[in-house]
Amino acid sequence: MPARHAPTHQTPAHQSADPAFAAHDHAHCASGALARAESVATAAGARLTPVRRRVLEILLEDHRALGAYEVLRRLADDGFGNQPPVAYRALEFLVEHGLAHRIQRLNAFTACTHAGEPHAPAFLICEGCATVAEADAGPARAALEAAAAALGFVVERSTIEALGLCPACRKDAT
Amino acid sequence: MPARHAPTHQTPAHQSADPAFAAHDHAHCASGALARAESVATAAGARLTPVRRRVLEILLEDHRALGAYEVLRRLADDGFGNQPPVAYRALEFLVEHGLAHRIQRLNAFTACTHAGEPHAPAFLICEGCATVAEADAGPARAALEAAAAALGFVVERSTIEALGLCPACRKDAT
DNA sequence: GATATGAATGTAATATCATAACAGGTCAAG
DNA sequence: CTTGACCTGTTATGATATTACATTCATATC
Repeated sequence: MPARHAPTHQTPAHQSADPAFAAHDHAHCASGALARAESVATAAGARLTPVRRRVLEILLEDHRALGAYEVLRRLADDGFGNQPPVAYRALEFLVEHGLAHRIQRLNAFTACTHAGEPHAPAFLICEGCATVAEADAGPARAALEAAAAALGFVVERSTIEALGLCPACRKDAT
Repeated sequence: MPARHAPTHQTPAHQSADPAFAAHDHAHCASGALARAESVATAAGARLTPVRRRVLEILLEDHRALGAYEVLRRLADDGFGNQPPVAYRALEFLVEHGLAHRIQRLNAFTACTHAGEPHAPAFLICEGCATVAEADAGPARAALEAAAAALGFVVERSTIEALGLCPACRKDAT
């Protein structure tokens, strides 16, 4: 593929670029997300309880997706209950409030990198390093809705995920 | 959205419209798919053995997605082995050869309605009747690739699925 | 035809993902 | 200080998926 020369619009007004594939101050990225989570929860009249907060912290440790049982193991280490519902309930809460996403392809969960912003996420899953990034699924979703409409189908929720290689792993693979 | 008046191109040259949501001669639809499966397998130098053929027949009974264990139950009834790998292996074979698809959202499998044709399928899953249809994911996939490229990510495989209502269930829901 | 070979199938055991149902605890509103 | 809603803990079970190994089958070759 030739180098892109025209500036592609990486940052539409309504959605900031995903930091997952770029070098970034991750501590800041995570603490910011946590702070935004507090306000999202408060705004929704919901409580970011210790388990929920801890689960979000765990997911925020890096830009990968964790299975519910891995989250559970971590919770148990921290003294929380170690039965599956403990993890599933916290994850469900986070997903419902847009603070985390479920990656269907992996049966796993990842922290949302755009909590609070309205966004239609597509997930980019790197096969090299397992990093998961969010891309703007707006145009893809519109195309999907159009294809569906041609068959008389009305889309309510969509799952748009891609497996492939992130910039770093693509370079490594040479 | 206003009514569409320009004819939308429902049947691009390379892909016939999916019959799942339309009234159609299903026996013919299924037997045709089975016949095409034979030639696809032969062309690939693979064998559509009795288990594999039977699994495809089971999937072809209607336009829904079946879990591996439901397929397995049906196989056992027919005298085939009743351990999970029997079903999973046959399903894997069918998926590899493009004769069936895995629906991530459902952890289930559906017969391909376009076997042999080159196609990029998006799956439309009706929440009313559980029917699964394939739509052309070409444009959606292109949009996804563009969004990914903006982050330097190269897509290898994509999952594009929608939950919603099919024409019939939409009418029923009033 | 006998037989070596690789592919396909059968089976046991186990890993992984997910939910139902209920008991007990926490906390704010009345 | 009690009620009621919500949250957490726990038991039990269900659903999905894979590993490893034994056996059988198809077929190409001698």
